[in-house]
Amino acid sequence: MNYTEAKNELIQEWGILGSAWGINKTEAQIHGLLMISPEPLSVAEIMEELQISRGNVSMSLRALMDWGIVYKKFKLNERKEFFASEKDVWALATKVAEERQKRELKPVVKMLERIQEIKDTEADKAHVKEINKMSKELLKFAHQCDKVLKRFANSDSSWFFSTLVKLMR
Amino acid sequence: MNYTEAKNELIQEWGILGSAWGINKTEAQIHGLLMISPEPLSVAEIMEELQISRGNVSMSLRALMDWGIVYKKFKLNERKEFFASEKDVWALATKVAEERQKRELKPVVKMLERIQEIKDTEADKAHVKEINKMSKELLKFAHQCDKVLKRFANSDSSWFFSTLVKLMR
DNA sequence: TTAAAGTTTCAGAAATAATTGAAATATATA
DNA sequence: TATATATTTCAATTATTTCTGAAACTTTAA
Repeated sequence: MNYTEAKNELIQEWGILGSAWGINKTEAQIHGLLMISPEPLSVAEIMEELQISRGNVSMSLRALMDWGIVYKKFKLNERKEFFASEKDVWALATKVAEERQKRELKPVVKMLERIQEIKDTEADKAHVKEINKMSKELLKFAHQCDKVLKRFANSDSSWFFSTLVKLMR
Repeated sequence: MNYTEAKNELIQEWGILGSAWGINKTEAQIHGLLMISPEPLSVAEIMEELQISRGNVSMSLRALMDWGIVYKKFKLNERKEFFASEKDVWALATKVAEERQKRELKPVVKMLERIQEIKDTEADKAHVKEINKMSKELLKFAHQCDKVLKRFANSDSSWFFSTLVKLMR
């Protein structure tokens, strides 16, 4: 295995992983590329490396910056912008978890709260009972996950895992 | 809020959540429907409720059964099949987590293991160093997550959360 | 200013993914 | 076994998402 093969494998696989998790392939690939790059890269370098258009790179970088896992960097005496990825794996994971919670889980929690009080004399009693039970349990679960995530966000990897592993032995 | 409104909101939102996580909308909606249904439903009832084709229902149910969160049920004196969802929220969450780990995380771990040994005298030293460092850290993180997930799978919700919350206070 | 260098936007094209519906297959009952 | 009922499959269609490339916009520096 030489460097180029390894790089391509990683970028490829990172793209597949992204797709499976609802993140578009190009975004994930760009992130993979930046993640293993010792230096920040320019738009032109990313285009060249992944063989994609300027517009795509521009939009994908914006999305990655919105996730909070890619940053703009400036180089002395260079007019153009460079981009670098967060490299701390724990920081990456918590950033993504927080952002997904904000974007995708919160709306569900709001929905669950909205449907907590069903006033309905018409509907089948068993149906009302079941949706009430289920939505209450989902809400409880969501709140518990929230709590754990909050702690997550303020801790570091080594602390988290070591304590968890000790606890679970 | 009456029952029908609540049901529709839940199914709708459950579909959106699914899409954001790479699960197709219809599959998620069917799951939502079964989750709040006090009785197992037939294919015809699902078609009617969600206004989708027989083929779509059939394929989606198979996918949900592959996830391990929907089961076939038989009713006495009924020729056709009925379907029901796992209703325990903790069981749901761990099933999905295990399955995603198997399907999506394992290939990444394999890739990371493959690229652990780069033999390359040609390539830029800094690049090789960076990809080595990054892939080692990702692998370490993945292994730690694996370990936690394994414990997950054999535990129950109340134990997990109560210990975690105690721990994190 | 103005020109050059760089970045963003977005309408249309291309690629992917989801869905339908009808034929093929399977299963139960008389 | 034949027939009616139920389920699965898959080619064709439809819908959605992603990507491109050129124009519009922004920034820097002469």
